[in-house]
Amino acid sequence: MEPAKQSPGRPRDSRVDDAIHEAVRRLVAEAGYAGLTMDAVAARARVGKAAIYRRYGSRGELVFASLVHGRAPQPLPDTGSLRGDLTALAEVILRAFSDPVFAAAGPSLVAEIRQHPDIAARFQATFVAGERAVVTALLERAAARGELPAPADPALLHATVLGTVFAWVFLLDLPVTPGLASRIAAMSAAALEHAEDR
Amino acid sequence: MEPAKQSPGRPRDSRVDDAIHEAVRRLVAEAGYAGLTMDAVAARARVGKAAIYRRYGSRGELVFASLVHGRAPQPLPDTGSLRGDLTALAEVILRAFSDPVFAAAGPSLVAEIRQHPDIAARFQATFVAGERAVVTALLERAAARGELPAPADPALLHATVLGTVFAWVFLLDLPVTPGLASRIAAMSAAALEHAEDR
Amino acid sequence: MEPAKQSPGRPRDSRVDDAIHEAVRRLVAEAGYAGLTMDAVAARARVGKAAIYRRYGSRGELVFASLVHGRAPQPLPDTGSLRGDLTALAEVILRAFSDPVFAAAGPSLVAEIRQHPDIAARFQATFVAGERAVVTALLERAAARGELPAPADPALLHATVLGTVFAWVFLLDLPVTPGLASRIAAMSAAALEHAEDR
Amino acid sequence: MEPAKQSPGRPRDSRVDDAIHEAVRRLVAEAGYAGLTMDAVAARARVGKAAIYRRYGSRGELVFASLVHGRAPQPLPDTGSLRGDLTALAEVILRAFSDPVFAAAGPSLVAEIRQHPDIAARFQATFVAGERAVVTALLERAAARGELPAPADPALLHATVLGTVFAWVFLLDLPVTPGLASRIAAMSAAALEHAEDR
DNA sequence: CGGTAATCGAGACGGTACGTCTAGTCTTAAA
DNA sequence: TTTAAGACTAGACGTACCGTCTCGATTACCG
Repeated sequence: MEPAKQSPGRPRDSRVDDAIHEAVRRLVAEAGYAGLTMDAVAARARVGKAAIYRRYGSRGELVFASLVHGRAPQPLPDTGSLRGDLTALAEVILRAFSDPVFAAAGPSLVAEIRQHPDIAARFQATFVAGERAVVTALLERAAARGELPAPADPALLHATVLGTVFAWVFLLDLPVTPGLASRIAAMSAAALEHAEDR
Repeated sequence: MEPAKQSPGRPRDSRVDDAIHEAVRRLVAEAGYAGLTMDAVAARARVGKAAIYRRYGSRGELVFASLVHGRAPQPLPDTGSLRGDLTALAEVILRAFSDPVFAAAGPSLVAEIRQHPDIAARFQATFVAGERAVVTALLERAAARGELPAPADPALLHATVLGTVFAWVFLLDLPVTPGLASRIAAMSAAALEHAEDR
Repeated sequence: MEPAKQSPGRPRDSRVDDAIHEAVRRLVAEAGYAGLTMDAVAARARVGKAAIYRRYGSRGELVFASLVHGRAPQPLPDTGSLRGDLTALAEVILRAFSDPVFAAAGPSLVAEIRQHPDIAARFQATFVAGERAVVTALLERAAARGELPAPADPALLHATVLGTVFAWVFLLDLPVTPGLASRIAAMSAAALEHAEDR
Repeated sequence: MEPAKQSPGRPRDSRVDDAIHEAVRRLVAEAGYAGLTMDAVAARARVGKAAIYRRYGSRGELVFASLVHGRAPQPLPDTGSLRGDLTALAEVILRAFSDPVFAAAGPSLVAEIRQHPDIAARFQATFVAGERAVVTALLERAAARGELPAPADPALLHATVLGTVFAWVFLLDLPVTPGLASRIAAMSAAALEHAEDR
């Protein structure tokens, strides 16, 4: 069994990757998404533009890789109750949206992803699928606890929690208060716990 | 007291306004938001670029005016029940997001609005405020009917319905089925109807 | 009979043409042909690159237009003798090659012209044809004076005078002395005056 | 005294040299001087770029070495007459300029040489000096034969023959006919044979 | 025979110019 | 003052090239 065979030629320099990602984050923070030009990234990272395009085929891929990738959602801890689990979920999403870099780039990032089908596919395959798995696990734990009177659709719950936070922050531009996550969680929990009445 | 004094010189041609809006919609439908360049709009509308900039100060204003403005949400009919009113609300939002033009431009439009504070302010003042008034009226009717065990936050309900639809369509890229609006409404209704348990 | 009908839209700004030509000449003088980048021309002329490309399809066309065009050779004065006319011709060519700007760009300009067939055609049609006409007129005057024992090929004479100067300056890199033109003229004159011996 | 001491390490592979020169010639013939990029040469020669830069410090040096070097002009045979010797000289130059590779690269090569003073110096020291020696020898034979009524300047003769051919081929773009060399030679010979009249 | 040192192909690196495209402004003649 | 047309500046885009550097692998000589 051979070790991962190295392709010939000079290998990619990982310091370049780091410099690029760092430059993207700094530029978004300083100048917003509009200031995130490829030239600016190259200049800030002290890197040739070719080094960027060798890695990412477009600005969208670069931003996606720098701001989304690697953020694969990790499994949430079992807090012992549906409501607790939902609060934890809402808090994770809220915290991600509150990252100043992501807050500045968020909607533009979504727009960029939507424009490029291949990036959209990767977004679905990594981030969305990962988060859906978290939601599914959360619902399974609740079912095991007997908290669910009826089976619930993980997709709808996912859309509810993620979308409510997105709308609150990016569409309605409302202030993020400490109790917000638990209020959103309470809403979802109540709906799930009384899903039998139609 | 005189009637609205007519300014000197040639008056604006209202057919130009229509041609511009029509061109914007057609271009978004055909070429996506990326194809919506000012030159393309001018060429398609057979209008000079100056005629566009005389009306809208920037691309953002044009897009906002063409795709959002005039869509001031009209009051929902009283269906007689909270659940019915919520379904109607979800359906209105869902229908707006299903307009092919808006579906193609949606996230880019949100991004564009977010980049320009003055447009964002107008967006809040017209569209968001109007929709919030609709949600508030809906909740007041429900309270009058005695369907609400506790006072509800219109902002949170607004974020829930609007955000869930947004996430379903634009973030999770899930298919829009006929029963979707009522499922979302059921979720919200259950939460509102059992808001007393915490 | 109508006056030259003006095309619609804003007309080209002749100050832009001047600024571009001036920038080309200054840049060649300061930084040589290698420093003559399109960006540098645009920056120096305080002109957008589009304004340059609107006028000239390539760097070659720009340089050709700035350094060659308009230099259509004017008819030489009749000095009264073949040898005098040839000296005047050689002096004109020598003076053109001694222009510091042209001296710096000369061979590169020839190379550029040769790479683009359409520019080469224009070069032939304007500059070469004009100079050939001058040579032909010179020979006709000499024939009328009875200085030519046999008809001479204007093309060969043209190649001899032009080529000798070119080689002296650009290939052999020899110093340009005051008597050079008359030495070259004497060479050509002797050949023409004794063309009968084969 | 030892034979050329071999430096330590792996010796240069002479097949690499050949492959590089061959690639240069083929590329110029196929794609013109513009297609002669270092990457293309390396790819065509199936050689690393470092192998090229180890031998030649720049593109200019490579081109100079591939297209000019080694063409050191060899002494012309004594044809027995000034006119014959001049015809032979013109024919050699004409043949060199008719080599398809050189014909495609000629003016660009001259331009490249002119841009780099060190290469220009080598060009003067090898090619120009060699050819001037040939011209000088030619004139000395003519003087010994008594064909020259007055001493002639080798530089001027050199410029005349070389320049006339250059202008004919590269500036005036005239067709190369079989009799061209002898016509150019006749012109120079007549001038030299009647140099006494001023 | 094992070590040293320069070579080899391959290809990533920083930097820079290219020619195109876009946003937003300005300038013309005509209405 | 409006209109259509289109030129204007400024600057980002993605590609291509140059000359350098960095890999692992190879190939000679030297000890």
